[in-house]
Amino acid sequence: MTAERRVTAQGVVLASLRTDLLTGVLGPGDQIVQESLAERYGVSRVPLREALKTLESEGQVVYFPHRGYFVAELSVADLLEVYRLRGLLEAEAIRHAVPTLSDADVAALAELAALVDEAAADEDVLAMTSANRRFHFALFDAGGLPRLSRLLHQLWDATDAYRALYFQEQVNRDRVGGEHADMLLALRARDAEALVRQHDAHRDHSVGTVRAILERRPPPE
Amino acid sequence: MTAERRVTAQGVVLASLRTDLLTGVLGPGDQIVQESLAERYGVSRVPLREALKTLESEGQVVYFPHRGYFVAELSVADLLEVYRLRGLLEAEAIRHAVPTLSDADVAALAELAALVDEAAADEDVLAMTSANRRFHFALFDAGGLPRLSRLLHQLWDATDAYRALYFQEQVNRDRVGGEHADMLLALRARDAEALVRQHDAHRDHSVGTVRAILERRPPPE
DNA sequence: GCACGGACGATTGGATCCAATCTGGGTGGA
DNA sequence: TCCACCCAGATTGGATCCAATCGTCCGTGC
Repeated sequence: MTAERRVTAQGVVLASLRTDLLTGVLGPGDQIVQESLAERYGVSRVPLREALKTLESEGQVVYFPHRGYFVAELSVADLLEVYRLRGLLEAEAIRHAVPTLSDADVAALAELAALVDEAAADEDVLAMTSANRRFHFALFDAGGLPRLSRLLHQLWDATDAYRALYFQEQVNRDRVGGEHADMLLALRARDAEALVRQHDAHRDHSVGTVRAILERRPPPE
Repeated sequence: MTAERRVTAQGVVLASLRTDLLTGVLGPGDQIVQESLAERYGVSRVPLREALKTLESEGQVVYFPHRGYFVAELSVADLLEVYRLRGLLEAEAIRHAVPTLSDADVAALAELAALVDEAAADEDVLAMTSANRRFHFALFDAGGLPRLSRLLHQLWDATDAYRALYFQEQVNRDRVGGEHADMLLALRARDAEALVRQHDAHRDHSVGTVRAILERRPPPE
């Protein structure tokens, strides 16, 4: 997105916040106490607050004036809405991407899928989450629709905290590899519609599991 | 979205920035000098920067570390992408909304459409932009899909600066009233598909004009 | 005449400090 | 016992100050 090579504290803090959200160090519903977090990251509250503003407009945290920031909690309705919107937008991205893919692009995608499998074999949930995301977005980005990619990033971010839980179960990790292999077959055949269907199925499995996780853990208070 | 009744400087500044972007006080490509803007709004740079962060993640301004914020410029490709995404998402919103509309809801929508006509008669471009937005979002919000509404807000925001130009032409102001009337007919008949078609046509007129405006004014440098 | 380099002013990034507000607990009264 | 109120600690919101970086302009050397 904003291609930045220079590092700033807010950028570093934003990255730290994202991994903390992803790994559950900051769990849904938690209040974010600026003072202690800033100290943890070794910066003052100013860059932290700017990073939080970014996360707020992505819906990752919610903000109440004079009360502070809290890690967003997803309701089941939210979850279903996010996945429905992803269905719409990802189909669009795929239909744009497939006709443009060179053989080299497909090979690169296969490579990324292999990285997901590796991480799965190592049972490294964090690496798997990251590799999985790179695989899918390599496909989405290929369509050359940057706004669409941006919206998809937001939607993926919104469920990151829960996706990590999803990959913690062996059965889910195993299934993903096979589904990615199917998608690669459709990719090599340049069959966009088949790919959309497989992608839908892939996503449906995911939403089902995440929903179960969500319903198993009712709101903390 | 974030329902806040308490006022904070950042909130006020954010609203001011939005109207300045809408009215062209801040035009596409302009650098945003924090010191002078903060002085204009009567606050320090801190709340201004937080407001800018919000606008950045909405794509209204772009940020380069150590260089600052600039008002985003829309390329024609951007514009077409935004409108294509709007097409997808607004159709979804309408299909969700129509079955839920009570007669009172439809009456309220008619009332909002009348406000647009009033503003058009007064040739008050700002009021018309605002009323037009309220009319459309009353419809989108009725579907009860808050994430979807949120995404649509972002997409509308992205072209706000140009929409103001659109309403400055008499012929466009005149056409909008008739199109809204058509939409109300479809609404009263609870015909979602007809409404989607009319909405598409409505949007296509808009994109055509805005595109012409955009191509008439090439990038400033 | 032109390319390169350094220094200065302008601007942003971040830290610290103080004011405003919220939350929770305690106290007094009905 | 319960409720209303108030106070104190904790936390956020914002202003000011200083450091880091960028862009420009001028001078120097080739």
